[in-house]
Amino acid sequence: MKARPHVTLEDVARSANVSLATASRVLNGTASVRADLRERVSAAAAELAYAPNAHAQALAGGTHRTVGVICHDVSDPYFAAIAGGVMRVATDNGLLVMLAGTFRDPDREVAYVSTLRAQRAAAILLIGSAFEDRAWERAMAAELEPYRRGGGQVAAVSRHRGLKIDTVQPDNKGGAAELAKALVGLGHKRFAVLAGPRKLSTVIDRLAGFTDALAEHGITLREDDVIEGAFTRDGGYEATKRLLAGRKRKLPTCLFAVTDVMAIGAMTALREEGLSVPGDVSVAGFDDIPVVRDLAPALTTVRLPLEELGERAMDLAVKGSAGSRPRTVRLSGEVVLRDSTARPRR
Amino acid sequence: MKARPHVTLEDVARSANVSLATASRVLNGTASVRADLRERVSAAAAELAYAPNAHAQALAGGTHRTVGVICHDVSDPYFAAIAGGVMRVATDNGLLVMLAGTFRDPDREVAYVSTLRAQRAAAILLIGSAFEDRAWERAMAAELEPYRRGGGQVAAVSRHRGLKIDTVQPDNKGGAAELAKALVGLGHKRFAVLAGPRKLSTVIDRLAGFTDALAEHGITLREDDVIEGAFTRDGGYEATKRLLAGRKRKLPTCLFAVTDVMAIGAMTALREEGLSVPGDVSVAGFDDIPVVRDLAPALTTVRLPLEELGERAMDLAVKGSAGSRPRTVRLSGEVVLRDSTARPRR
DNA sequence: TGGATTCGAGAAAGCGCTTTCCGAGACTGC
DNA sequence: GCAGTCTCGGAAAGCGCTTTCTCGAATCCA
Repeated sequence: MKARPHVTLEDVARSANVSLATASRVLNGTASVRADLRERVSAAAAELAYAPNAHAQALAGGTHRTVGVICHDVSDPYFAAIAGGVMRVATDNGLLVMLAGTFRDPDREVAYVSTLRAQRAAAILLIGSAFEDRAWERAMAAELEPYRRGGGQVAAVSRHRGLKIDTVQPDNKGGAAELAKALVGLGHKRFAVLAGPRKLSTVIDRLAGFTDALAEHGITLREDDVIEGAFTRDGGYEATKRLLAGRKRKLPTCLFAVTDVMAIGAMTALREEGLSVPGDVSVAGFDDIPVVRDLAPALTTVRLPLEELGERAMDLAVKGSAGSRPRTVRLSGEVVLRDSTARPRR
Repeated sequence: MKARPHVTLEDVARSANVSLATASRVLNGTASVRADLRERVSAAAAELAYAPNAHAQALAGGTHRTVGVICHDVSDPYFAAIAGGVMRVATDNGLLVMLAGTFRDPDREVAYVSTLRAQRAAAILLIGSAFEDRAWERAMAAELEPYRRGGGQVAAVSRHRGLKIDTVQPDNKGGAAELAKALVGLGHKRFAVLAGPRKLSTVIDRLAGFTDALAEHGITLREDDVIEGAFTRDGGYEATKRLLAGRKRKLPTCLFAVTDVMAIGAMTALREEGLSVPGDVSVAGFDDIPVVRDLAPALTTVRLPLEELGERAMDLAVKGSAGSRPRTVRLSGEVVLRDSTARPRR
């Protein structure tokens, strides 16, 4: 059987012996139509397995029921959790979600926005850290601005204020500071930090919060106490190995990974090196992705309401922005002390 | 500034002082256009920040560069990993992915297919277990059949043969059998299985493979050795608690969870009950989702090439099916023995 | 230099749908 | 019984784009 043309509204109308207008009205419930005609149209549509052409509908001025979500990597639990929240709200609003993964390529991110703009998506959600990069920011703004002018909604999770868009902001700085305080409270004095790329605003904020809080307690983080790695499990793993290789002697008593995902890699690296957590080294992360409570030892971290982050962002987009001032929803984190941290033995 | 109409090709053409046709040709590189005109059009398009209306393009017979992917839950690491593979291939082919989460609601799944059909998606990918349900199957077929007749591609990961579509099949049965053999080889004789809902074909296959292999070694799995739970971490957790509550006395020496995700919940439950893994009970899972190697103890499981599963499925869809016979790609799993299993002490 | 070819730009016909705008019946009220 | 209302179905005008089709102009060869 050849790929034959789609069934169109016209086919339905003809089969039901009514005009296009009537068929359209019946199928959309737009206006009242005599019962028998309505019946005939419905029957014909079912009979032919008619599916309206969404493109034509959109073109004809109908609704755009799809939203675009852009994140770095779908398989990162952090994004996955947020995406879960986004999808719930989207589903509740009858919206279809287009999820794009940029694999951390700034250009690809811009390209996706462009495509979404072409799709006339009802909204675009940017999930995850922005790149602290002038050129990128300009390119992004160049896409976003016309999109919004055309009526598109934009919202972001965890972005810096460079582009002026509605944002749901987890309190990275505050959370990291609280965590630092708690760790100092346990008696730790020598820290190391596993940081992601310094281009990401999330990294910057968490690092700053942590460092500042430490400073308040008279603890200085030296430059080589901060190891930079990729924002992934492997990044955490390798960074930790590097840390360990660098200075077997004066190990820190506590290791803070700016991300749970990195912390997971770190813990495995430590274990492989025969170091026990929290016996030899305490480890703390950030985000509280679902799996970390199931680790042994369970990971101390800063709990972020991940799903809610996604839900609120989607809310912002759905509600639309009244004023021109970008709105910001702040969601605070909460330190969760689990078994991966303890009083230092040294 | 009011939400003013979008910039259209006509605006660009007018601004560049050429006809629509010419503008279209320049922007698509469809035909050769005199250099100066080409220049003018490009400039005008850039100036106006023109973004073609993808709906209009699609309507006018252009290409449909979006594919739909339907899975149960984005935040499940299993799906996330597969989705990662799907996205990679999609990106390589210049396709945009619409990822839908059904939250395990059969009706929602059918509804999504319907929507994707309306979008004239180039392909629809079904990821995850099918529901073993007559009515559902009919409804699904009623959507899929006209979709394919209209030229749509359909492919699935891990589905049963009910609907006749191209499929990438992990060898659930074989993998489970191999695992069973390996566990018996370690000396285990008393097993318990944490199964998901029996409606899912994946559960059925893995259970069958495991049970049969056990039987070959003269070990019978009694009905109450199989505990059913939700196909999630919590499902595994609760099922394990139930198992433990039921019979403190005669504990199995080995626990097989049909899914890594469930195994994770199980291990936490065991730990909470003061049981050590693998000291008191060995635990094995299935899938080898990325995180399980980072657990302590690292989880014994059957490794499935998750990303490849997604890639191959997308491949099938991209390549299109020549014959009418549904193709099946079989991918086998591989038992990975890690620290969560050991010789039984009892 | 003239006629045959190319080449490239513009006009116009859809793609499948929604939505005014109209007009034809079916009513109402006096 | 007839003007005045009210319903409701149909014709037709787009929505923004791609793609023939057409035709004028530029190029070529003899």
